[in-house]
Amino acid sequence: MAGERLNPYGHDPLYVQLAAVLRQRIKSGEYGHLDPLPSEDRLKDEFGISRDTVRRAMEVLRKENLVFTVPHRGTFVGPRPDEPPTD
Amino acid sequence: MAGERLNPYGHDPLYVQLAAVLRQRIKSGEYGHLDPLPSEDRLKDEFGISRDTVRRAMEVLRKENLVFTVPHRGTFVGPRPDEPPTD
DNA sequence: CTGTATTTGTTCGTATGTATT
DNA sequence: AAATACATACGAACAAATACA
Repeated sequence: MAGERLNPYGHDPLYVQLAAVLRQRIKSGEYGHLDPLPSEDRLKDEFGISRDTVRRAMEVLRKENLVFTVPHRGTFVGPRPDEPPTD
Repeated sequence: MAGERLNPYGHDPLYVQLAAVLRQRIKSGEYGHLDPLPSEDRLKDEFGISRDTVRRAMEVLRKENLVFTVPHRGTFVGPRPDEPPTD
């Protein structure tokens, strides 16, 4: 399903709620390892919140090493892979 | 004329102002039916704004059916023409 | 067929201002 | 004051389709 909604009157801030939804989707396998998460714009539309709030949620997940972000590419499921040797 | 300027301190957001300028150019006939609008890059240079802002303005005009956009071709004056039959 | 240029599409990074709680 | 939230705006990078020489 894709119909979760956030509760603007809820106990937790929206970005915490969104992080929880995304965390659950990752744990459940709905978003698989190295899959890209929906873009910030898509999530903002899906949940009817601002991009700013989406970014805060992403930040939470990044700090948990559940996702990593590649600039201009997207945010992906999993810990950030090791860099290949430069040489 | 082609020298309109947007007012960064104005009451309306820049993308609303730009949409108004382009709307006027269409209504006046400066941009004729099925003419391509200047590209996003040209408009961004002409008005000294970001492409992001240009795209927001385009979105406004698209919603008004004043223009339609063909990916990788441009944005054209008028409502989107009917598709020819696929067959 | 092979590049090159043009143009829109997509995505994240960042900053500022305002309002609300 | 601090945290949360939204809107606006600019920047940067690259993808992909199209057109043309």
